[in-house]
Amino acid sequence: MRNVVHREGAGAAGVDPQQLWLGAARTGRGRKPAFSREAITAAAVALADAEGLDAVTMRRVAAEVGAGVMSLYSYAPDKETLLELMVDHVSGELPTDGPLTGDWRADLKAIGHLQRALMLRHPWLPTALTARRTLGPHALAFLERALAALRPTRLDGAAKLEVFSQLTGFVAGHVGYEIAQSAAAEAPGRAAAEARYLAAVAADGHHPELAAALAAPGRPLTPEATFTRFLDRLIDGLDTG
Amino acid sequence: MRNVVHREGAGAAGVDPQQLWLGAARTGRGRKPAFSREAITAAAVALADAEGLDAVTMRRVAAEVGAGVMSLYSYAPDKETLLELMVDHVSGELPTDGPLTGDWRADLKAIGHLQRALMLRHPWLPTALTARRTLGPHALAFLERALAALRPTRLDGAAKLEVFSQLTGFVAGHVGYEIAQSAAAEAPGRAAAEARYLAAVAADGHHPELAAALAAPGRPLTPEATFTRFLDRLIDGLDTG
DNA sequence: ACCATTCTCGTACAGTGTACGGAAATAATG
DNA sequence: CATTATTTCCGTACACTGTACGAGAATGGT
Repeated sequence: MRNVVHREGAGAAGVDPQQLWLGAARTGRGRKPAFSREAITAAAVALADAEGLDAVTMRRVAAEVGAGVMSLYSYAPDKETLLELMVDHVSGELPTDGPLTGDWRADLKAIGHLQRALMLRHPWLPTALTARRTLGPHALAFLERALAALRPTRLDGAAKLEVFSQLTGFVAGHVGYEIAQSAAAEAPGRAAAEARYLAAVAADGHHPELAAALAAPGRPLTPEATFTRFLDRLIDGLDTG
Repeated sequence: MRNVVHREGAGAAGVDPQQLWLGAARTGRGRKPAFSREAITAAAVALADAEGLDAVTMRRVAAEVGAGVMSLYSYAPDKETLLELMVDHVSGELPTDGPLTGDWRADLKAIGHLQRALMLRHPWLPTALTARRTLGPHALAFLERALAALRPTRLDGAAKLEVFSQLTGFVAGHVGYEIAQSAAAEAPGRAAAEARYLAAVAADGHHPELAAALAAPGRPLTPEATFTRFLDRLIDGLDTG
């Protein structure tokens, strides 16, 4: 047999998470691995941090690690799985052991800010999270912490899990938007073109509200402040069940 | 010159939205187009609806409309642009002319539900929206309506635009999650494997909160109800400035 | 010494987006 | 009407992707 880690299931897409995360340890038999899942994942993360998710190709990662391309497949059954490994790898940067205040709303907000900071450090993360995702050990440790923060509420289990999932989704969405905005700001020609386009549309007479909105700009808000405001709204609005 | 619609700007990625959406009309000169942007876009949308976004390749779309592959490039400068055309195409399904109640929160909630319904009808939409996006005419018409709904508030222009953007992002995030959930439910082996994995993790003693959450399931909530709850929280929490 | 096992990786293949450039069609111009 | 400019059509080709296959190398158990 060719790859202990991932004999596939009954035709379904994706990899059995149990095999992936709790896979059997080496038997000792056979050739020794020349690389490690850790090292490969770290290289892929470094690549994504430096050049974006599109730069993460099997060939690039292999070159970075000094392996042959196909050797990667001994450590991850396919590229999608490698992405999941990357996600869990950076999830390890999230602190899971500080004290909780006991004010679950405050704790949850802190958790949201931690997630945002992580995503800003790894801008490819919101995109990678969109894909199918099984929780790896680091993500599970962080989930454990979020559940602990939610302990004071009387939400049932399913509701707690859902709150965490929604929170993560919200943060990913917001940060993804933030990143797109700042990327646009760094390409001045592009941003100017977009502004010109909107101005042209507003001037056509069929979009009075847009024209009014563009005419009354207001002071520019920092993304941080906007994030905090929306996060607070979301969490303050949660029912305690 | 080869393609009037999209002479590119100063090296920046993407296409000038003004050229794309307000491009000059035909001069009359030259060979007559055998297809249309509409038809091509509609074919791409049908393909995505039926077989998912991955099925939308230039070759497949071309075959579907009966064109040669490279002919598509006379109607859209690249594939990313075709995706934007698709997004705006389905955005045309959003109603923009019903009466507003005057209760801006209610109106905004209705807008959110419309967006959700659209995304459920075109499950690839949340994914496609994640990418860079310039507002096409249909999206602009809908934005116009959202701004009208926000008229009773005293938010400044930038804040209104931001609320719309955040609302769209939130809905996309939620529906994307909804779709992933239901897709997992339809692959029973996969879902069972995931449940087994979580159970195994909960049983390891290091995740007491997770174990507790899984033990106290609560009745399953419909996605619709969950969406409504989160949407209400978000909108009820908005400051009127 | 043999063998089962495990890992390494060169080669190959199907599939992708799209650059290039010739052929065909059309309208304006002489 | 002939010419020419313009626009569209599309076959071919290329670089690049993920990954299936399978031969060879390394290891530990017997």
